[in-house]
Amino acid sequence: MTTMKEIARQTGVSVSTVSLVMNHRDAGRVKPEIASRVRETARQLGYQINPMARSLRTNSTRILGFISDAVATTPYAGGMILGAQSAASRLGYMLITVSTDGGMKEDDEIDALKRYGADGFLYAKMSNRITDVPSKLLDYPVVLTDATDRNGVIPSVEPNEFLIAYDATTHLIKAGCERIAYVGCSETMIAQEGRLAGYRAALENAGRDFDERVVTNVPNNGPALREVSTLFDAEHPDGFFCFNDARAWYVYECAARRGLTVGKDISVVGVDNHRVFAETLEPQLTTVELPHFEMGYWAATKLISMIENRPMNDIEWPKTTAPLPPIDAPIPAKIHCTLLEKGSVAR
Amino acid sequence: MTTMKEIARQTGVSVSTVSLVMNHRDAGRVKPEIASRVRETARQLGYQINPMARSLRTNSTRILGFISDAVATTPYAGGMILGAQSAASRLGYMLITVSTDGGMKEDDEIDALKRYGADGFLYAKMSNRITDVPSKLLDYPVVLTDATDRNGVIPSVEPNEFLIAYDATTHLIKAGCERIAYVGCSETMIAQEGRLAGYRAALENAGRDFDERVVTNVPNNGPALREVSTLFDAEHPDGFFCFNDARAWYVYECAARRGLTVGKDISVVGVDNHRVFAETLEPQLTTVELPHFEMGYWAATKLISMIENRPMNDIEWPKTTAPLPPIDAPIPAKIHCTLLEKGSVAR
DNA sequence: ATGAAAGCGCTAACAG
DNA sequence: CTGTTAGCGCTTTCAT
Repeated sequence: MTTMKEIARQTGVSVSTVSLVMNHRDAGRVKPEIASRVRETARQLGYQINPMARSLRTNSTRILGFISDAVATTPYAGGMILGAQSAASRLGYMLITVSTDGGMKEDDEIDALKRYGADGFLYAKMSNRITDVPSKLLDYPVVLTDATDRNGVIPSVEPNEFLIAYDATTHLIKAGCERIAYVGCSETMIAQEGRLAGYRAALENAGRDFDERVVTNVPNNGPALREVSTLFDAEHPDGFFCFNDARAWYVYECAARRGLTVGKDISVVGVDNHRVFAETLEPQLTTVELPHFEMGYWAATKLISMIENRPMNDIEWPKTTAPLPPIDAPIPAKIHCTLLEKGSVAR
Repeated sequence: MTTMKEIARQTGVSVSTVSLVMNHRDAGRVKPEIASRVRETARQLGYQINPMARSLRTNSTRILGFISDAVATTPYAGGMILGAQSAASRLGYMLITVSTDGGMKEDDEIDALKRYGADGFLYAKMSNRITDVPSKLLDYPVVLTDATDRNGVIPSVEPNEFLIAYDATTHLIKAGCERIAYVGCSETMIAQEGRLAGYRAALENAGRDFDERVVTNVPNNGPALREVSTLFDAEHPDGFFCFNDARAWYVYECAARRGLTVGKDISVVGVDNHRVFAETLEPQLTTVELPHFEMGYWAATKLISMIENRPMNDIEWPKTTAPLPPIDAPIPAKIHCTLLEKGSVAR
């Protein structure tokens, strides 16, 4: 492993000069010619900065802690992690992920992350809920992902449920459906509210009436199938907007039992939480994916902007890597998530 | 953040003594009475070792790199990560996870991990395949997870497909099924071979004949439904062992169209890859879960044993935390995965 | 049995 | 503009 000392020796300058150059702090402080000689030897030697040594000095590790409650039991987490990792990676940060399912004590995991010097934390829930942020986190920069702070002080990135439902419903309208049902969720979730509103807005915007008879809120298991069944026989919808793919499955089963084929006799749009339908049922089912990647991406970006204490749109993007969502504040409208700046945010 | 210096000051000893004690290297070198005074102040001050500073000296970070190819697109990864995290955490290690889907360049991620000082790597694929280990990894300790090294030199932890299929089929036999079909996978995967053998062995062990007519290997999409349909009408099986839940879904759809109810008229056991069925269809469907958690757990354990250069069964387990798979070599038989020691392993 | 001192690779004052 | 110096928190000889 090449060190600055080595570069200094080979270039015939001091380590401090090398340090300055390697950290792009050489403008007006190091003669350009020397600077470029330093860069050249660094390149030749394949120099990689030693983040450990640096953090020991600076008390900043460029490590982000990602705390999730359910990496093992849902596929959602993966997308978020990936989004966060992408943003982090582009800005020179690293992500350490811990999960608190599987019997891991949350506080212990937070301690471990702190020991390893995390500069800030992403606190992720796997579906938008009012959330208490662990007090251990409050002395660090934190951004919530797919969750809402109970006290309204921590910034969060959440799905735009209204837009998701609006677009899905509009899709069914354009596909020619006459009677569009909403198979919702009976648990009180933040998502449900926005979805219903979006569904309603899309209908009314198309000059249709909102009809309570085709709206059903089913719980997550067994008896749900009966409710969907009733809906089928009583209302004969030809389009279904489903809260998630478990509900989409009820629709499939009911259709099959009635000799109806999805994609021909009826249309279904489901919000895709698991990937099984996406893999199996295309092109019968249109799935809407929750913007997990984007949420992770923007949350990490926001977190870094807090850590480095500069505004979102001031963040300098390395030009080196592949195309990804551009970084301009605010989050582009067509991406279905929103950044909620909260009271605690300096600017 | 309390430092050793502070503890030394308050206890009236030197830092070296504190270091000795905090690293449990004090046996016979520090007077027991002093040692316990040191431990006491450390406890009072809530001392936590600074891993950065330590690694700067020792060139060992107790960081494990977990490289996955698909955290975002499958839910498998989560379980593995969690298992690896559990084992790591119990042995005082930390896991840094990177994924190479989502356009991340694998080599770049490996470089980043190396910069952060990873002591070794877990290289995970999301279904058992013959795999080339990136050459960048070969100068570090590596364990493959759910993958098999093409050159047969890297140790790996893989699912025991035979056992999985054997148990699933036996389950159907005990449930009273007379004619048990195997809905397999037509892609050449390592899993398929073991599953078919396990299915066959279970049948023969129960004194039944293996009957090719109820064995079907369907590809992953569309036309598959027709093959299952044919199987239904031509052979009338009353039990189905499905390669995964996409295939289980075909069986469900066919059953529904024939007015048959799963859990009453026919029985289905599917290997659960996604969670949707587990969440939705209980108790109609019996799912067998792949031992993702266990694979991650054992792989991390093995990796640490390699890093610290001691045998698996020599690993000291902290007694502090919740019950988890016990650590004795070999891996207990009822856990459906196997550790393959390979040529490169010292012992 | 304990402490003093050097040094891991880097950054940041401060001199020059 | 560039180099010298000190020190981040820890481990590790080497004296005592």
